[in-house]
Order: sequence, then C-alpha cells, then structure tokens
Amino acid sequence: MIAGVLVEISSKNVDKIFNYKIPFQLESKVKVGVRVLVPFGRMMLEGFVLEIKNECMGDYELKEIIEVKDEDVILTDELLELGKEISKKTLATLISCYQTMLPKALKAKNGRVINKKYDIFYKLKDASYQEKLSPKCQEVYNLLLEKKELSRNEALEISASAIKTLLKKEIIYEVKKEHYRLQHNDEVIPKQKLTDEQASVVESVNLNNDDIYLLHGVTGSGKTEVYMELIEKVLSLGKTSIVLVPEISLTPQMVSRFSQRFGKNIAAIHSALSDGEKYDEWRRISKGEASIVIGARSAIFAPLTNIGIIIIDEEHSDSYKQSDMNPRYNAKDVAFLRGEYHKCPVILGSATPSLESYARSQKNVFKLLSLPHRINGKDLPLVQIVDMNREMKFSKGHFSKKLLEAITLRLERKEQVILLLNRRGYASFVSCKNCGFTFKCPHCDITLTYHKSSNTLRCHYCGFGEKKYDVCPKCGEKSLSNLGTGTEKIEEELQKNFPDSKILRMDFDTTSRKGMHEKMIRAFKNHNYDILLGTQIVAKGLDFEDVTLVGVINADTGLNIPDFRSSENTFSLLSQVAGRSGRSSKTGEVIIQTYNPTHYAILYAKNHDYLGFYKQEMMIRRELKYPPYYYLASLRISGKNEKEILTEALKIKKSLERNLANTIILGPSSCTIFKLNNIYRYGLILKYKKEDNLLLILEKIVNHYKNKVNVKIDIDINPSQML
DNA sequence: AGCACGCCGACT
DNA sequence: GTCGGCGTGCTC
Repeated sequence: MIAGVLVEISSKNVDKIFNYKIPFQLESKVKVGVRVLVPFGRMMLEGFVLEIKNECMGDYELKEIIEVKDEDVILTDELLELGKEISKKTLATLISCYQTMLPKALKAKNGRVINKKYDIFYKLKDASYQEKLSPKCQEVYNLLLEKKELSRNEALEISASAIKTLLKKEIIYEVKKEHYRLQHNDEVIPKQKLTDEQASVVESVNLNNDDIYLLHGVTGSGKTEVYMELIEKVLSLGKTSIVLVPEISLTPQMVSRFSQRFGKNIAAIHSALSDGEKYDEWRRISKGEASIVIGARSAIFAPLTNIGIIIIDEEHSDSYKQSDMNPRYNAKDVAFLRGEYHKCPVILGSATPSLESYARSQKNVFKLLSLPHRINGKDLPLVQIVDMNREMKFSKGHFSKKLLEAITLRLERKEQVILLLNRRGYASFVSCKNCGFTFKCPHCDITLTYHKSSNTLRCHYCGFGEKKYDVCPKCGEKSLSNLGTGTEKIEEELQKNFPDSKILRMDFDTTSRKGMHEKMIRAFKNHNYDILLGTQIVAKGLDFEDVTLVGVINADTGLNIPDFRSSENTFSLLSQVAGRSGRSSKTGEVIIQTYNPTHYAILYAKNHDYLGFYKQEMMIRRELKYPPYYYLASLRISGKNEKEILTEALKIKKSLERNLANTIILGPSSCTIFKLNNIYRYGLILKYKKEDNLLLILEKIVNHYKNKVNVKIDIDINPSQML
C-alpha cells in the first residue's frame, strides 16, 4: 500500500503530495487524516496522510513511512476538503491551511509534544469474591461494591498496598479516563422568557436548510438570547453548534452566559488558554463531549460533526479576517462552506452590519431578520455632539465643558461613566516645536510612540526602542514636546479634574496579562471604580447596569486612516459605544467630542440611523468603485532592494493588465508602512466585478516568484484593510 | 525548509 | 591550480 503525504513545509515548491510505502506493520494504523513521520531529502518531517492507494506513477523508488503520530484521525474528510477549498481561494499553500485548522499541539511540526492526561479509576472485576481479605482490602472491596468505581486518590487514602494486592489477585482492575486540563461549570440557570420580537426571529430561522441570515439587532435588543434559543433547538435535534465572537477574551460576559445556560456542553476556545488546554478542548469536541463551540476566528474549524447552526456575532468585525498571515481567509466564508456541507443555517448578527452583508440582504442573498427595539423597552440613548474646534478656543485640555459637567453629574449621582479614547492609528509621539522634527523608527519608517512610564520612544511594529532625548537632534533646540493622546495622559488630566473619583484605565498595556481583562470588568461592575477609560476594548459587548454616560474623547482619529472603510468603522465603533449607555432602567446619555461635527458617519451614529448611513456610504462606494460594488484583491511585493521591488511591481502590473480585461489596477504605491524591518513594500490593488481567470492568473504570478529569494509576493483576496 | 550541485572570483 | 561565494533546483 502507498500513502500520499503532504509535508509540514509551507512552500509552494513542496505543496503537493509525496508518495510513501506503508510498511506492513503500520498498515492498520495509517489512515487518511493522520499525521506521519517521513524521510524527506535528508530531513525527517511530519506530514498529513491525504490519500491511500495501491499503485502510483513514477519510476523512482519510494521511501517508507517511519512512524504514525496519531491513533485517531485528526483531519476529517470534511476538513480535508475544506482546506483544499481555502487553499484554492486564498492562494495559500495547502499545508498552511491545514495547520491553521488545528491547535498547536496537533499541527504537523516537530516540536514540543503535548500529551493527554489521565485520571486512574479502579473497578471490581469479581463482584462475588468469597475468600477472606485483609481488613484494608475488605474496606476497598466493600466500598467498590457500593460505589462501582473509586478514583486513584480516594483509593490511596485507604491503603496503597491494599490496592496493589487487589490488583495482583485480579479482584479489581484499573481504568484510565482522559483528564481535561480545563474544568467546566455544570450549574445551569434557567432561561429568560423571550420577547415577541425575539421569538418571531427564532421562528423564522429554518434549521433544515443552508440559508444565510443577517440578524440586524440594535444594541441591547437581546441577540444573545436569540442565539441561545436557536442553539437549544439545534441541541434538541441532536446536532451541534458553532458561535464565533470577535475576540473571546474581550467578551467574557458572552461566554459566561452561554456556560450558565448550557454547562459542560460548551467548549470555549480563547487565546488565553494554554496549548494543553486548547488541545483538550479540541479533544472534547472531536469526541462529541462538547456540542457547542464558542470561540474567535479559528473556532470555525472546530472538529464537530453534524453541525446544526453556525452563528457569527458582531459580523462586521474585521477580526474574522486573518490578514497578517497565510492563509488570508475570512471565517465568514468558511462558515458558508461548512453551512453548505452540513445543510445548516448560518446567522450573521450585528447592530451595525458590514455594508457587504447588508447589501446582500437587500438582494435577498441573505435573509434579513431584525430586532429594532431594546428589550428593556427604553429608547436608544440621547447622543450629543461637541464641536471641539469651538471648544478649543476656551480651554486646551482634552475634555469639553459639556463632558466635564456630565461626568460631574454622574459622580454626584453615584452612577458610572465609560470614556472611549479612539487610539486606532493614533498615539502619543514626540515632535520638535521649532523645526517640526519627529522621531521615526530607523527600520520601519514608522513614527515612534512615547511611553511615559519608561521614558522611551518605541516602534510599535518591530519593537525598536530608545531613551527620549531632551534636545532636538536636528536643530539642537530644547523644544521637543509630546503630541497625541495616550490613555495615560488622558487619565492624568481626568484625575486632575476629578481628584476624588476612582478611574480604571483599560488598554492593551493594562489588559495583556492573562485574566486581567475579566478582573477589571468585574471590579468596575462592583463599583470599585467610577470611570472606565479605555480604547476599543470598552466598546465591545459589555453590560453594565449603572453606566449612564458614555463619552467619546476623539471620534475622528479613525476617520484619518487612509482606508476606504474608515467611515464605516467609525460609524460602527460610535454606535457600539453609544449602545453601552443606559442598558438597564436608567436613561443613558452619550457625548461625542469631534473636530468633524458635520461628518456623516458621526451624524448618523448620533441619530442611531444605520439605514441612513448605509444609503449614503453605498453611494460613495459605488462612485469610487469599492465593495460591495466591486471586489478587491491586494498584492504586496516586498524585498530588501527598493529599486528591484519597484521594477518587479511594475512588471507584475503590466502582466496583470495584459491578462485581466475587466479589472482596474491601482499602483504600485508604497504601502502605508513602506519600510518595515528594513524590508520595502509596494502594493497593487485590483478592483473587479467579475473576473473568471483571476485566481488562475494570480496563481501563475505566485508560482513565478516561488523560488525568488529577493522578491516576496503576498496576496490578499477581499482584504479587510488597505495596507 | 535544508541541502547539494554548479559555476565564477581571490587565495595558500 | 583550489576554497568558497550563494543562485538554482530538488526532495516521494
């Protein structure tokens, strides 16, 4: 017998099946979808068995498989096919697709081995043993008659030697059960009654079809309850479910609600789990011990069989797209493929759907479901806009008079405040007031960010750092000043204004330690703090009863990012934070500070008018030929030699122009981060409506460059951001 | 990826 | 004459 093996190296050169003889003694162990160890050149590599056959073509002598790594199949037929599809659509190597589907412990890779852990139990072999036993042995024997099994720890408490004796006499025997590193909650609390609106949404989902639904529900409309009800129905059909959330460590409340409802039936996959814990969760799923999987992007590959529903919450989030690594896939597209395979529905939920999704719902490609009202019956909070241009004539801090007054009021009333600092594309940097000099990273062409705590300037891309200077290195004047706004600086200013208030700062620096984020949320909920000041993190699905004021300190920084989606992202961020206010019986208020008080993204967010925003943004997208009217693909050409890269980029553009008749090609333009770690990058953007040969042509380009060391090509089909 | 093969420059 | 540079190609 012969096995077709895909080896662990992610290179287009070896991204194909290599054939190996299956030695006789391994014949029963080699199955399609297991990992094997094979000789490759003069290396030993791991790989996946993709096929088993009797004969193969070729006149060379085949080598033999050395070892089989898995007892159980780890890539099911469905996942094997799925990987091929993803590889085809993203142009990534097939092996990289399989690797991203699996937890680290199961990737084909010679590395640290993670093993199963076991608990040992004892059971009676002979329940009618008559002969006389020692008192300790008798005690164990009697206990086993009563309880049927004893854990090793329980048994050792009685007597270790008694166990030995009983084992020797073959009166008892040992059983191994897999021990999972993560313990799950088994208390289940009763569900809430659904509103008529929620119930009718649940009713309209057909669970026996692979339709795609877009659930447009305003913030606080109870989407999570709808998800849970649907999952319960799916469960009663004996089927399984996947729930995707943008970044699970940012939504602990969502996970705890699910686990309160479904107990041990949940497997949660977060980035905070250790490799061993992730492996165990994967095992539980694949053995059918957990039938609801909740997790971020990669949870879409959960090894479930018989899937009954796939839910993608906050579907507008760009975190579903993997854009930093191959394969550059979108979990939404994978969900559609799995939905099709399992003939089950996919639900996309959001308060601010992506334009692409909403447009598809308008064309009836997706079925639109809506929850237009909040469950508490309250209206959405009143949003006020403060024009900071005018405000800056009176004061020079970051807080307008209106926002300060509103905060004072909440502090007096013992209510809570959330403040959002939009730091995307914006951070504290140092510049010379005399000559305009700014500090840039010598490797990356990126403005260095000032870190007050260590008094250093750091590059956020490569990690380069240096001590802050006192004098400008260009003009020699002592006129360096900090510009931009970090959360630290805002916190200082806030504390000055409200010396008696307790402020909780939440940003990447303070939440990166494991479990910190959850701890902070609990502390805020318990009123250990009055004001929560943070970045994007505070906008995500948090539920605080006593928050009655949400302030956005700088609404426009996101608008300055050179990306056609910057309005959409700003609208959606503002709508999301606004929804954090007034979630309970108390009425909420939102104050947005901005230098662009007439920008449509801000105005529509103020009026909670998704549809208005949608219509206006669609007009712009049509005019500028952007999605959803056109598809995009981006090519990045990078290398150490700037001239060479530009020449190659121009060559590629010419060749694309020759081969793609219906595509608009932009560029080559230097990427936003032109120089990164001493690598220069040029980008080409393709816009097209229909281009049948696109993947074929791009594949040819990839293959042309696969052996070139100086020029690297990265392709992103439907990119989430323009780099 | 990793390693050999191969074809040109500066050295005991 | 040879040692070694890394461009090119192959690995079942």
